Amino acid sequence: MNNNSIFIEKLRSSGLRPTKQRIEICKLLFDRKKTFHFTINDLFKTLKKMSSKKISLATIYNTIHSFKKKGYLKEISVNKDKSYFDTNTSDHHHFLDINTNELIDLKKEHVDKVTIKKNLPGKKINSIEVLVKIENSN
Amino acid sequence: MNNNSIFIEKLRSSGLRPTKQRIEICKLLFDRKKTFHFTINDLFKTLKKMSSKKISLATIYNTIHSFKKKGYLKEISVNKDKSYFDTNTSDHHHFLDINTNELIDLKKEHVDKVTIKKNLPGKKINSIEVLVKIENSN
DNA sequence: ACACTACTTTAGAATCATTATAAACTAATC
DNA sequence: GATTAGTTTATAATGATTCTAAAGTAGTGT
Repeated sequence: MNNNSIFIEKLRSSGLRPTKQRIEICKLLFDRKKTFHFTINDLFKTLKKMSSKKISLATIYNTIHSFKKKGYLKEISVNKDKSYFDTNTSDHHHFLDINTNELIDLKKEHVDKVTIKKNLPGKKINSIEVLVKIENSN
Repeated sequence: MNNNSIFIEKLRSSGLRPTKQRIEICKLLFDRKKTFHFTINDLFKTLKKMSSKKISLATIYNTIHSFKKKGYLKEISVNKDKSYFDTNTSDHHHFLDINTNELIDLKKEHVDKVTIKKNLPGKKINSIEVLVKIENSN
């Protein structure tokens, strides 16, 4: 696999040592056409199935947090019992299906630009996140 | 205190027995001019100080969940380590100060109406929530 | 007022996700 | 190959929330 060298470079260039575990996780997260959402638990289970060698849960937490800090992942907290990570780090919003707890990307062009008509002294806007909760219509 | 009878009526009319504990919590949450945000832990500490008789943590959880189910409170999840409840149950949005973790109401008129140009088959919109993260501007 | 029943409160145990610990391991550098 | 700084790991610790089951209380009928 030659994709590995891309990930190795990516990791190294951001000051993270390209360990077996990190490369494995990179392949799982970033070696695909479409971005996606996952929970730590999802990732742990998938790695357990897919990978020959077991990656410990602590390592998964460590790695995901490093990746988030480096901007390779976004964290989306939709409710207290579910915290998702998103491999799509571009500016976008989400649907949350409250019947299934599924999180779905909402492209930027599907939401009118949100403008805030109030600002607080000494503060600036860091991000604007729209969460559209949806449910079965019948 | 005659306000109590208002809360007793409110509780009874929604099928909740007006117990000492629930009335106490009602007074703390709803007997004020302005709405506010709180965590379960905030509430527990305040009740411990204010109240003559201790209300157990389990009761606080039970009560807050009942109140939420009855629509007297809204839950706002801004990140995984903090879950706020809001006594303002009207349709509105929030600022989150990422330096202090403070949650601040954003009146509806301060945000342009958000319209979603996409809909998913078999699904309808339940709510649209805007979270504006702010940080120190210097 | 009394008894009955269903609901509520409570302390403490159980659970679950996440973080901390500290020993073993490994990549980078010389 | 030796050194060292960063990484992984199993396990323990933590902290928030939920569960449990026993004791308490409000509502209803008598």
